[in-house]
Amino acid sequence: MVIGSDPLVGDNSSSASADGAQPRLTRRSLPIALLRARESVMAKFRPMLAKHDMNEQQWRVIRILGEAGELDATELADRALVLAPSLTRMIKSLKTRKLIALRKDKQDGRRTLISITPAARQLIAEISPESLQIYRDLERSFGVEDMERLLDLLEAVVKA
Amino acid sequence: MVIGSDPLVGDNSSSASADGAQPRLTRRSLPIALLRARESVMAKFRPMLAKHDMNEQQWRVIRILGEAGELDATELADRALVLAPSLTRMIKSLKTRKLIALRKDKQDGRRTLISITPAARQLIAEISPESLQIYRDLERSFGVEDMERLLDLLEAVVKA
DNA sequence: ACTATTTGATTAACATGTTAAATAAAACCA
DNA sequence: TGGTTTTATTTAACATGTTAATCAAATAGT
Repeated sequence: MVIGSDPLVGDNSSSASADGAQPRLTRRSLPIALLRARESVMAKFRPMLAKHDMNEQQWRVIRILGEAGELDATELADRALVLAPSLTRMIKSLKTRKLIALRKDKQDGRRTLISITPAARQLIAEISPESLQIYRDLERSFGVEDMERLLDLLEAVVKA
Repeated sequence: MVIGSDPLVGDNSSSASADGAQPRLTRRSLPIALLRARESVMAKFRPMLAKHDMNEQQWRVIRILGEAGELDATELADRALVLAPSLTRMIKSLKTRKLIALRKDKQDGRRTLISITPAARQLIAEISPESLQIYRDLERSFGVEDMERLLDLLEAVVKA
């Protein structure tokens, strides 16, 4: 009998079976559900960002700096949810595009302090209204209450 | 007056201000909240997967094949939430590791049909109980009801 | 049958993700 | 003070993400 190409399970019930030894079905897997939701949401924003020659990571970095002002690299990486090596590479390209400015921390020579330029503020001013519009469309079709509930649960799962 | 390094906003209220032209504060931004939640959850699984020389994408591909049986590349990429070019590269490495087998679709010469090997089933049998344990710990600390609510909302936002 | 179009998969090029190692400056401490 | 440890950042190496281009096979339309 050939088992090599048979599915592990035959149905799609939402919980693991009694023996507990098979993988959680992907339909109700939290990591996959989070990824799918993220992809679905970002798909609505990406084309708009692309128009402005921005990817999502760059947009996160720029807007975090816009909100917080000057930050050191570690703090920025933390808040923008990018890894330090990624940020190092992004800094080079954003500096070339004159969207950020760098300076050394005089109190702590290890730290690089990063801030955005007026050009980046201009970019934020252009992107923000479009972003907000997309967000509001999403809120309208998803529901404001569900959006709030979802954000609360997402915040809670981070703390769990 | 220096404005180049001043924050765009001084507070962290959860909604955009009346003029509506500034970026949604990252705290209550759905894309960022989804990313943060995903990072937080995956951080619990990654070390376990690393023990088995698996990254999350490979684990998604293997378990999808384990559940569904043989799939063509497009269907697999779709279900495992990886892009086609990524899957192409992953296939090479997974084939080298003898975790998957490939064959041409005889009805449609364009399609590559992919299935997992017994070795991959063995791997799934090793990883699944550990994965389930981590998942149950998360459920315990997050709450089963909230988990269900969150999964429902994530499913809903994909459809929105 | 023949061409044009569509589709499945791969390749290319560049960006970020991920882990480990290297580097330099700061903090610690005997 | 001098040596060790910690911390901030960068580099390296390899994997995946992303978009566009390419290629081959199937389909559609004439």
